[in-house]
Amino acid sequence: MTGKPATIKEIAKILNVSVSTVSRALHKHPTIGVTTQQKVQALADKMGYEPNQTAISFQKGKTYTIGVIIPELSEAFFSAAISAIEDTAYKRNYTVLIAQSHDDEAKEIQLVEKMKNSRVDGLLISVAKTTSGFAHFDMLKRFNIPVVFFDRIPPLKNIHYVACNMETGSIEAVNYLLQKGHRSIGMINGPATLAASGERKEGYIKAMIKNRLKFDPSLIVSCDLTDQDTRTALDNLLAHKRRPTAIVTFNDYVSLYAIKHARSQGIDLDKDLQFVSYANLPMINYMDYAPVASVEQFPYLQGQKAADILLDLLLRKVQSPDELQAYYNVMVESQLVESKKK
Amino acid sequence: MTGKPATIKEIAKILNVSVSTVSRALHKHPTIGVTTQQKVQALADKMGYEPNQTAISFQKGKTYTIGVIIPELSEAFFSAAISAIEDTAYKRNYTVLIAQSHDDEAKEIQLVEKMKNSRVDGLLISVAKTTSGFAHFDMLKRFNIPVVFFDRIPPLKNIHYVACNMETGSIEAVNYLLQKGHRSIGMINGPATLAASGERKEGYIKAMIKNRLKFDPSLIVSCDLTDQDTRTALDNLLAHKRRPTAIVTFNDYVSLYAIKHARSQGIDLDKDLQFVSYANLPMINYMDYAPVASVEQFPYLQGQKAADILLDLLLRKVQSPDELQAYYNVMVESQLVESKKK
DNA sequence: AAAAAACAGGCAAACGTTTGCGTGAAAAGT
DNA sequence: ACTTTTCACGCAAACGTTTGCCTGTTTTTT
Repeated sequence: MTGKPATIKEIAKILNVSVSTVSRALHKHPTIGVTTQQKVQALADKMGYEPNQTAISFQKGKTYTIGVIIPELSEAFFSAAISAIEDTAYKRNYTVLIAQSHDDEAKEIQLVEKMKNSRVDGLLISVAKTTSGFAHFDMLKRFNIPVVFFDRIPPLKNIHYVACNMETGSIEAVNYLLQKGHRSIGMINGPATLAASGERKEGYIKAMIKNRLKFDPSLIVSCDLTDQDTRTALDNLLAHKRRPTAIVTFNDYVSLYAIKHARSQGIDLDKDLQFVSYANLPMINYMDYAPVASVEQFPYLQGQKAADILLDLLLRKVQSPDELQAYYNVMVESQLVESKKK
Repeated sequence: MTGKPATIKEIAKILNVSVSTVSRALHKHPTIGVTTQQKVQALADKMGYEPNQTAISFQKGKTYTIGVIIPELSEAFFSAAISAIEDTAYKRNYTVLIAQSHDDEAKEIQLVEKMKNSRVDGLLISVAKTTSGFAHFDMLKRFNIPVVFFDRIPPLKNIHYVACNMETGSIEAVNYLLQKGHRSIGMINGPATLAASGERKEGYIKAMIKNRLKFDPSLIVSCDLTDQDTRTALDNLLAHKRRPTAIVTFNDYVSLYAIKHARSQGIDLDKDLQFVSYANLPMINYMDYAPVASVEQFPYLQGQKAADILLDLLLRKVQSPDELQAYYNVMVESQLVESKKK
């Protein structure tokens, strides 16, 4: 009952049967007689036998584990995604190995390598901001380890991914503001190096065109997402000849910085200037001066879908080691969510 | 270069040496001649050999993996802790297996069992709210799997843990308010069933006594942490004969609910009523009406210490399978943090 | 009643690596 | 020149489980 865990061998010896019989009995293999099956089961229970997962993993070449590599565990978006991943993996009897890249490409590469060596059955990755090479992903493909990318997708062909379609949300955001009567709408976007910036911009432009409004590029300014730079960006917009009465910002934090700055200039946030942003952090519902709406990206859903896809892939692989399979490309639609009235 | 990973065997065959030689060569074992060592290393590099972790784990009975079981991954506190755990594990070349109990005892028990079977070297646990039995932890002890509890500690003797001392923070909180001139200080505490509630209350009382003020039990009210119940609690305090001018609340959310309610009653949050709470969520720094200070519990630090202790334990075990060891009981001091000026 | 089929279980290899022990050959000691 | 030591490496077991194939016994078939 104590010390070392019971093994199939010990059970076999005590019962005077072979290990294979015990193994089969515990798996309810049909070729084992019902009486021996029961004897084995009884003794196994009594001895508190539990299969040694490492031995099984080794034997089968499968670990029933999926690896997850993300930039930063403590970010709300990712922790929600991981939570979903763990939940869905658990339901299908998989376990989850995590690691964070801290947005460092070198570390990401190391982690991929480590995950491969620890023989995870598949990998879920949200790539680091700095990642510019993709050889480590090719390597996974060579070793037949399925990968599903989520949220931050590398620019590669023939990959599985789930991402969030920013466009719908962006269009909704602009429509929302137009509908509220705003005619000059500014945008404080993120750095051009981020793909997300491009998408937001696209949405903005599309919405304008769709509504037959002229699109003024000078109403879009970029910032590096810092407090300082946000102020500058806002100042630029406020000095614009067609001073905007509403602004779409890259994310909630940028909105908050901008709002703080605007207020310090005596701008009336209820009347003169409204903000809409991305992320939909729970906290904006608690605030007095916050974006009036924010584009939700559904991290939980994204994590869930990504995990589902990966697990499907793992099942498929057992049945058919096909190479010419289709690729999952799932887009979850972002959605504008109005802040709760305070 | 493709398909199946290279193995030590293949290297051995190609080089016409034994597997043991290859193994030893790659480990730079001194009994291997320098020339063969180099030959082996060279071929291994060329073939892209990487040791099969599952085989090693199986062979050595060690996985170099630590398991982490927490109630909820998406909670800020826990995600910060996990982030720290992963960081420190990574530094020492361990990987991290996670699972969330969702505060469900039955699931927690299952998870512990699963972790044991997958042969994690050690376990880090923050126990579920509902957990009332502790047999699953005893089991780990029997199988010699070290466990370090953190944040939520079970009432057991002879365990390793790191927790946060709420008392210091509580005392600081009250002192802070007293120093600001408040003489009637209320408290909206959590449900009595939570150990944390008791600690907060203790701190409150101690601070009052230390300052030679009389302690009025009717100034402490409980709530179940919901918005609704918080309102009731606040109403009770406001109707008190010695109406408090400051209130300590169980956590930031309770403060925010209370503040919202107070404002709807026309109470001046700058003059008439001040709040201090626990948790120190980043968001309070962005808010206009927020607790003036909050007690920080350093989740990152807690996670880090817990992981450090566990890893130390794992190292020790290799050297000395001593039984009569000491138990790590680390308390990180909570600390009152003033909100940033807005 | 003999042949075929079904049943119940055993044997042994295999997964990749580590490691205690053994063994020739070369180097050192006398 | 002969024994002893050192060196460099090979042999084989072991870790726990799964699984293809074989074998002996019972049951069924005709």
